[in-house]
Amino acid sequence: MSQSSMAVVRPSVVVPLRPTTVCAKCEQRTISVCNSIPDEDLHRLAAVAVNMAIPAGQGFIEEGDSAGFFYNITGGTARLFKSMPDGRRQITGFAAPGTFLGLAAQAHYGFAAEALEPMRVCRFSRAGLEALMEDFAALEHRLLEIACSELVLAQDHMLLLGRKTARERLASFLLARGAMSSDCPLAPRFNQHRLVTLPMSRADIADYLGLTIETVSRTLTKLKTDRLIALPDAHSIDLLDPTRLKMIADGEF
Amino acid sequence: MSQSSMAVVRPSVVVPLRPTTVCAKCEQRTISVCNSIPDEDLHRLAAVAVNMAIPAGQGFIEEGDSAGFFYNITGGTARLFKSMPDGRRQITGFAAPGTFLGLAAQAHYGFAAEALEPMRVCRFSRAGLEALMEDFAALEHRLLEIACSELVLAQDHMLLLGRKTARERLASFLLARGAMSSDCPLAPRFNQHRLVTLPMSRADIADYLGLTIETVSRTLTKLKTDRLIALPDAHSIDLLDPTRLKMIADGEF
DNA sequence: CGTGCTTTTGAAAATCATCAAGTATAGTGG
DNA sequence: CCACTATACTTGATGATTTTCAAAAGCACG
Repeated sequence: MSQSSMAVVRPSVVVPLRPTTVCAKCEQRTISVCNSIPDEDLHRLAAVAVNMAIPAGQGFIEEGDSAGFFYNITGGTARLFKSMPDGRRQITGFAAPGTFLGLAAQAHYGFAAEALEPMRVCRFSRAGLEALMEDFAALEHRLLEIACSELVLAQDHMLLLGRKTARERLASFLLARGAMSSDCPLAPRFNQHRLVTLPMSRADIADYLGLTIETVSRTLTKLKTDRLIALPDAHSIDLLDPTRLKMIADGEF
Repeated sequence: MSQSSMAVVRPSVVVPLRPTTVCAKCEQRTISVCNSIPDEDLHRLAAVAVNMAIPAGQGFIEEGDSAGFFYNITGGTARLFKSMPDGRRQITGFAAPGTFLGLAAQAHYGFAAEALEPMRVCRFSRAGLEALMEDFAALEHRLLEIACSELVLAQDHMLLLGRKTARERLASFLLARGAMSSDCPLAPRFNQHRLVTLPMSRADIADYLGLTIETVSRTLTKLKTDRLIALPDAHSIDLLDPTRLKMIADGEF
């Protein structure tokens, strides 16, 4: 797709990782792939890794580019998407800290990734990590687990895109966001897990749910007038009735 | 979802595989997971496998059931799908001979599988195959490859479901079917790879493409009047202009 | 405190779904 | 082998959800 991936990745900070110091302390280690490598071998992981800062809005994986790297997100959120020549876009997921990126690729990436907010990522050379898999079966095992759980999410999303109404899509999305913030040990726990913050724009939500911005906005205001959610501001949503939202999301009502 | 998976699986023939004889001769071996196990160890694979015949229309994986097995298709085609309580259905894929099934599951299957035609499958106990992965890294490696390529397909399908028009969906579907029959070394090669046979009904196509039966039918007749395809009969489609179909599928024209 | 972008809201248009027949096709039994 | 029935597919008319086009309101940033 793009002639040069260098045009896309212009990290403001690139830090080659030094053995055992950085990785062992990484706060993402407990939840990421890296925990499949024992402490004493972390230097081998660090040897194929580079920690990078990515400014908000910047792309760091371009659809169609040669898939030379894997990424592990250590800070910030990314949108992952596929595009059509005329600009239509389908966001296939949002990637939070701890997410491993790059499995959905053959020789070339099948998707693009852009920073929603300022990000930090660990970038692994593909060849390097694949070599590591030969010595650490646990690493490959973990990647298979990750791929399988992404497959489950992908199928859920296909059901949403192919068969759910706009209202059901929004309900599903908000609940998934709510579950996400309550699950993540690092995220702040809000009152009753009900306040959801959305780091992405309405355009991103629309492209994720297969709708238009206007339909997303209209559907949210409808959910508000139905007293199912409250909208303190455009990027905060209070799930007033998670039970009924769940029923809507599942198409039962 | 279902109380008992036994109610679903009523194979007419169950053949416990005997060491080295069956697997080594299996015509699917060259293209399936099984080729990651060396010939001399095939008895260990056979020890956790059962070959089963499944009559047309019968389900053999039920969404929500405990994920006790993996499957490898050796004959016939299956539809894989997710359902909503009110009966809405999203087919996530069609599985041809050589396909490995069961990765998109955690403790429970996230999808269901039914035979489109009379099928033969090799059923592996999950625990058994997972134990084998510990001894044969190549097996786990192959499964990761499979999971990754399914992830790519899943993302392609999300773009289709979220952003493509009915016409674009049908064009994409027909071309994918065409590519499939020309790729598979076992499938008969038709003139110029242009004649596609569809083992599934219009309802299945509709549920795969996120449309209704009527829209599928109407869109196909429109493609026919546009001289892009011919319809010798309802389940055979001749791709008269693959180039233009490709452009339509990609949204360029 | 503008200026520009995002979000919301409104009106009109379109694609696709639903409802409803009608026509093939396939499988069954006489 | 042929009628008969059931199912699958096609076609038509209508309708609804969602999109498109358009503009106002709200926020954020300089």
